[in-house]
Amino acid sequence: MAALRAFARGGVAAVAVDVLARELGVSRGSFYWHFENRDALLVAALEAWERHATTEVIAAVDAHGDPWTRARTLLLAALGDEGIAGLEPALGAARDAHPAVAEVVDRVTRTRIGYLQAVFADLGLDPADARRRAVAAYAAYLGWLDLRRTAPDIVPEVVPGTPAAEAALEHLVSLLGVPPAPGGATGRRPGGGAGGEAGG
Amino acid sequence: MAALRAFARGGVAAVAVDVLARELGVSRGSFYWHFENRDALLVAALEAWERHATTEVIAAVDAHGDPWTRARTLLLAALGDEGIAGLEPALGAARDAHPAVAEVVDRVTRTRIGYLQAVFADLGLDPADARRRAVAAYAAYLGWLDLRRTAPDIVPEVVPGTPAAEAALEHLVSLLGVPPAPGGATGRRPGGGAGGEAGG
DNA sequence: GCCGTTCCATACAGTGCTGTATGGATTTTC
DNA sequence: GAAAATCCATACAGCACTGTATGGAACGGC
Repeated sequence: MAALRAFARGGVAAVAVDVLARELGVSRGSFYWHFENRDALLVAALEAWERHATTEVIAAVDAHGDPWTRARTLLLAALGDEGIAGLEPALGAARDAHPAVAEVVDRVTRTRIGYLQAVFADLGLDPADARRRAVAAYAAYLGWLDLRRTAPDIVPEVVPGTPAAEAALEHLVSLLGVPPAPGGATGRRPGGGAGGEAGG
Repeated sequence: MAALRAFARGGVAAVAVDVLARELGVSRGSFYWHFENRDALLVAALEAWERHATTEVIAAVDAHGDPWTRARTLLLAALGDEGIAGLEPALGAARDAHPAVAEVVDRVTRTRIGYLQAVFADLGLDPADARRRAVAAYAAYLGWLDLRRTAPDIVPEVVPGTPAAEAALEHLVSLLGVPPAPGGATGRRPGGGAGGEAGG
């Protein structure tokens, strides 16, 4: 959706009928046939993002039964596939710029953290600890997205399937500090795995 | 600076002469006497932020000789004193909206990560490890700021001086995974900091 | 007291965006 | 094949913001 690309560039203000129509090579008159007004476009774009970046991911991850596979799938989905570069930071930053943004961003945040917590709990963590780790992991994820745009030379993109992605994934999994799965369906896992525990 | 407050609300587009002048109860004619144009205001605001949020903090932290005290001072400064709520996420997200923003945000990011790396190196980490931890810590910091706005009920504000702040601080220090300082000028520190290493 | 500087306000033209009105083109339906 | 529905474009009024021009008030130097 072009509207989301515009959002990533300049926030709510950049989602302009005039600009979008010009960019897509159509007239504004045409736009107003498909959408009631500018706000309707914004809401539609936000809902499309919510579906793609939350609902669909959770559905895909939930397809796996084994909690370890779920965790790995989830982390991989978060690492790669940024979709539109800079969208998520832009959405988070624009939370107070428009009530529709606040609503969707809040819902997505809570949904994601809640799901993360559930996955961690499935890995054997008690609810409070799972919650703490879910919040910390999600905060790290958000900051990671931010940094990848600001300083791509310092934080290179992680392309799924590459050794770097595998290493990063294993690093993250090890940080969960949970004993490995009995079955061992997770492929290679790093050597000395000194569980990175350190108080609450 | 009112301009920065506006930036936190609506990004670059919200830093408007008309709006700011009305908010401050002065006329636009008056504004144009003090600033060449809108861009000049934006640049001045960005530079003010850079000074306050980077140069001054580093100068204050550098005043301490002991690396552990430096690390604690730095983390405390990052935890509390958000200044204008939501400014940093807004600035990061608006990186591509205006070249002046990109310039300042990039410089601030590199300065902070570089300084973090130096502090970690002073704590005894080798340069590569210090770099990795600096990037990870800064990413976590950015995500933390974001989450604190989006879900303050989940990520409560950490007020310096309170027990919660102390606990969070100790937690972070412990996460550094560095052997305690010889002098022990850091007060209480939690039990066994087993460093969670795992590949690059 | 007069002049110049400094600071602020009102008035105006220019621009870019929103939303509506209206007509034309294309496709569907009977 | 005509009527209707669907889709798109141009034209217009309205609004918000930028930047400039111009006038006026407060203040200090002489």
